[in-house]
Amino acid sequence: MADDDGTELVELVLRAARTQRRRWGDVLAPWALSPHQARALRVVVTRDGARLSDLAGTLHIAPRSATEVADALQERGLVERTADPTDRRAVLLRATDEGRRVQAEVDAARRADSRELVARLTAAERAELARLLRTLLD
Amino acid sequence: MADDDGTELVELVLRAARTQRRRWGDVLAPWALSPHQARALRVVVTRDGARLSDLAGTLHIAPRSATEVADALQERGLVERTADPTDRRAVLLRATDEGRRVQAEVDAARRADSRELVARLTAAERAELARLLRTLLD
DNA sequence: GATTGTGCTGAGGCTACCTCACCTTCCGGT
DNA sequence: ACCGGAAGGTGAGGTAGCCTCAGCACAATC
Repeated sequence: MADDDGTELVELVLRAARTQRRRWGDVLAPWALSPHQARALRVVVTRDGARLSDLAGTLHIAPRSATEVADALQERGLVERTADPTDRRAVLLRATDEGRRVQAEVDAARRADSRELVARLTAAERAELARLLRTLLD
Repeated sequence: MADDDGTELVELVLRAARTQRRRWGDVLAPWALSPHQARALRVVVTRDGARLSDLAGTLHIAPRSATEVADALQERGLVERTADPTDRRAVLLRATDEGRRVQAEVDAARRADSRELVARLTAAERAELARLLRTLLD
């Protein structure tokens, strides 16, 4: 198979990613979280007391959009807004116990799923795949 | 590097795909087409005289959504709706000359970009990467 | 202490999807 | 030959996840 232009390879990478995103969506289904919300929850749990603007920066979205994600997470009782003692304009997000619990569960499920997916490859193949992808990414 | 769970590898695939989607968006920018519209145009050009329902099926979207993409492409003068002589309910999409021209240009640009991207890998590495990704996809 | 900047949010808009309801047309069974 | 159900397309209206712009409260600076 003469793989002259990279079109097919690029296609494969995209398909692989699509498959994984679908899988991640499925993994998340039991908690009724969107991938996006899960990502935001993860940020809040790991960097407890993050500002909304931090969240926006980390997720690469506009500040206004961070407000919305926070609203959704707060509505589900996973995070809460608290005042920043050092700056009364700012709002700090902190995870509730429920939020931490859910995040831990989701993370475990995601790890299990990833492990299952890459189990089709040997350790050497995994290492090689990682190396090749890293080359592609600089 | 003990790559025990596949999390990191999965992350890499997603990042690689993200990079490519960004690149594709950039490639498309001169024609003011969304990736989605470009894909639809491609379908219409390659399968000339496709029905709206065919388009929906190929793009994996609801029939109603295919109507919208077709509207957008038609508005840009890239495709036109014609009657199906064998079924008066159906609408056939056919590319205009402009549509074919744009599709050819976009395709060329995409190929050039893909080629450039994968040029960092040797032919053997490209083949190996393709093999590993295919394994991941069944 | 007046100006300029920062953090958040209300209002309102866009895109790319969806479902539901509807109309027209087709087709298979009687 | 007709009639009921299925199929093709679209109007109406909804949702998620983004956006910008304006405005308010507060902070920082000079």
